[in-house]
Amino acid sequence: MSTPTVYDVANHAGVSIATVSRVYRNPDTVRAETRDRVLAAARTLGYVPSGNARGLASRATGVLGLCFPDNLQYDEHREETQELGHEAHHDEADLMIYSDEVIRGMERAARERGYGLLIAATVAGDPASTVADVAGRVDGVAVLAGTVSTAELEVISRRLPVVMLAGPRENPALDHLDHVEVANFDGQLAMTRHLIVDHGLTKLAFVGGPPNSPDGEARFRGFQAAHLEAGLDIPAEPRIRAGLTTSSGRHAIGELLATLPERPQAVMFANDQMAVGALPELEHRGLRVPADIAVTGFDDISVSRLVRPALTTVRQPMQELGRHAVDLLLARVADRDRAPVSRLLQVSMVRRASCGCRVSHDHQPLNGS
Amino acid sequence: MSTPTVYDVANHAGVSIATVSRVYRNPDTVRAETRDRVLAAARTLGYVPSGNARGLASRATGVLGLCFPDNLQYDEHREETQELGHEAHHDEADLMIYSDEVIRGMERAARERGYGLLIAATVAGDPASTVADVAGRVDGVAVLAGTVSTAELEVISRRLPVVMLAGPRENPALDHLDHVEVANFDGQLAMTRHLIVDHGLTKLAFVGGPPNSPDGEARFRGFQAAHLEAGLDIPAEPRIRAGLTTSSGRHAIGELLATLPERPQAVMFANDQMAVGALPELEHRGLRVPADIAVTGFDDISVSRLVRPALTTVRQPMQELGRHAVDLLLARVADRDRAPVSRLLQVSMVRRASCGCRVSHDHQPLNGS
DNA sequence: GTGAAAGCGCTAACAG
DNA sequence: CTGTTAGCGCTTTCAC
Repeated sequence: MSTPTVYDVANHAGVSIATVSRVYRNPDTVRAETRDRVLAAARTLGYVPSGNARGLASRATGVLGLCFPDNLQYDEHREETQELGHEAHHDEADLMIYSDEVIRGMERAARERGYGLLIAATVAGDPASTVADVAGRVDGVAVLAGTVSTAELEVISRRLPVVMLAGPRENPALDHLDHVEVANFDGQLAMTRHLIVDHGLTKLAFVGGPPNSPDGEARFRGFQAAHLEAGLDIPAEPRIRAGLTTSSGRHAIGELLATLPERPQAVMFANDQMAVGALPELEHRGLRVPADIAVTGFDDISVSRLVRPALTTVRQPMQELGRHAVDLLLARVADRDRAPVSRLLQVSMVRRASCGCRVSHDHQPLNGS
Repeated sequence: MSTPTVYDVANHAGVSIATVSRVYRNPDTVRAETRDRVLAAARTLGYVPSGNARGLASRATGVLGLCFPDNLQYDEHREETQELGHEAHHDEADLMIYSDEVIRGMERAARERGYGLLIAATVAGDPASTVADVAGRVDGVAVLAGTVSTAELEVISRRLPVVMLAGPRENPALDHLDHVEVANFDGQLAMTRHLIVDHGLTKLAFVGGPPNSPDGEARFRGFQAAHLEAGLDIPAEPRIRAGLTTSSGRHAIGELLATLPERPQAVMFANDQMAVGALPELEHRGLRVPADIAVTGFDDISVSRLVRPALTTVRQPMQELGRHAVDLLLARVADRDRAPVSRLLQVSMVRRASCGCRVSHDHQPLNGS
């Protein structure tokens, strides 16, 4: 027999399959001697319990799922980066830092609670089935905004706990879902205000993400609000939209400088990835940051404090997103009927060198609504 | 009924359960009209196939597993980093960049082949059960070196395909496993030779990882070999051993400068994380890199080209590790009896600024043995 | 403390 | 093209 089952172990140990099962599920209910006999048999036979059978019989898998969109599709500049030769490899690697953080946060939190993590990015094309596949084999699933259609989500959420990450909760069909989002608006507002008020800058350019990125749009609204507040002209659209990647950030600089009549005093990127990509490009073009032009990002990914100048940004607790997802998921596993919960995670401004602030470790929380 | 099954859908659609199953498994074998009826029923009922039942019945899950050690235990400096306030958060985040890359590589490769990825870090304490848990619900599992005992691995590998990542294959009990490793020795040898021959440096300090890190030890042997080759004294041990983390790299600098009679001309870190952590600390102490002291790393994680000075390092294809894992796993799923395969992935030297080279994009492959 | 038996939800021949 | 019939390997009452 290739893969031993409970039956094999039971035979070998001279007990019933129920006892074998008990040894693994609640060892205390089995006499020590019997238990040892079973364990020995299992070892010599090379028995590994089937998670599937276990899951089927007990209607619980001990695994949580995470689905996120295959962001590769966003990077419209991928071929062009060939010009850098080997270095281009990195762009692909950099690309998913955000979801990586969420993955990591979920993985850790899940582990602490004794759960595994099943991750799957939806492939552009048939996003639906991927999520359903995952949903079919976990106790609960977290879905990053933009991963799957509302309809699909609605169906899935009827079967198991679903938490929506970083997505707007405006859709009434998804009202019964738990949500976790981040104070994007507040963060960008505060950062923009910082540039305007503290640094006295008035000509700011915002480099946004794709229009279908809820986070990016919320950040832009924060940018607008700061202008409104300061009595400046309110830009109707981001000056440029780019792919949220390092390479698109680099390219945005060229576009920005070529397009605008006069150079902005600051460029605010919708995320750190782009800002980080822009920094060397500015340097390359002989523009000094922050002396000639200030730069800000959003997210506070780990590279941001390592680049030079260190990046001023808004820290969002990416790993916390994952942790909250686990938290909400397990709470709902325990009580399917609890009222839907929506958590808004706070962000904080991190002033480093790229905005013109000297201090590097300053870190002040905001009062996100 | 809370969670609809094939039976419910079959009833609702007026067909048999077999037909429902077919609609999902091979839709072409069902008449279009019937298929639509089933799909409609599924939608209104909120049907999501049970992955467990599916896996049980078909003895295949469509999921691959990845287990890795919970590296957090290695970072002996974690509390101390509090001194930096908020910035300390990052160390935890930085910590798993290596396994993150492997995860990402596996996830991508798995996705391309239509598989999901179940990840789980073993918790220090009961590493055994974690791997078994994963093993029980996947079609094949990749295990990062040091995750689990040989005995446990042996048992698991009797049940399903197992590939060992980054681990030495000296253990005869694991001879039947597929392996993927990286040319650590060759890489460190070449890099050390570069410092000695091209830069004329002779007083080099190696900052190693924990003794139980196979990668770190192999790199140190490469470091030794270069000394041998050049006729220099061969150090018996790394000058310092540290935790492979950013913070331990930072602390290593202090220890290094305090311990040694004279400052080394170069410090070679067993990985990039440590080197990246050391850079700001050197800057802080008024030492200029590379003018006063050269610095090298190993891995070429994405931050390495972004820090200033950009880090000279040995690029190892971390994502490729994951891709090869998927490749070998699926090959073995297809043919359980194929001969064990062992792949040695090549590394390449990336000369940037931190060693004293001007060029930033040079990238030359080595002839790893 | 342990065994017997009935599923969990689905797939996979095999008929028709 | 569709229905019938066995399980897949384990958990779980309910008896003993």
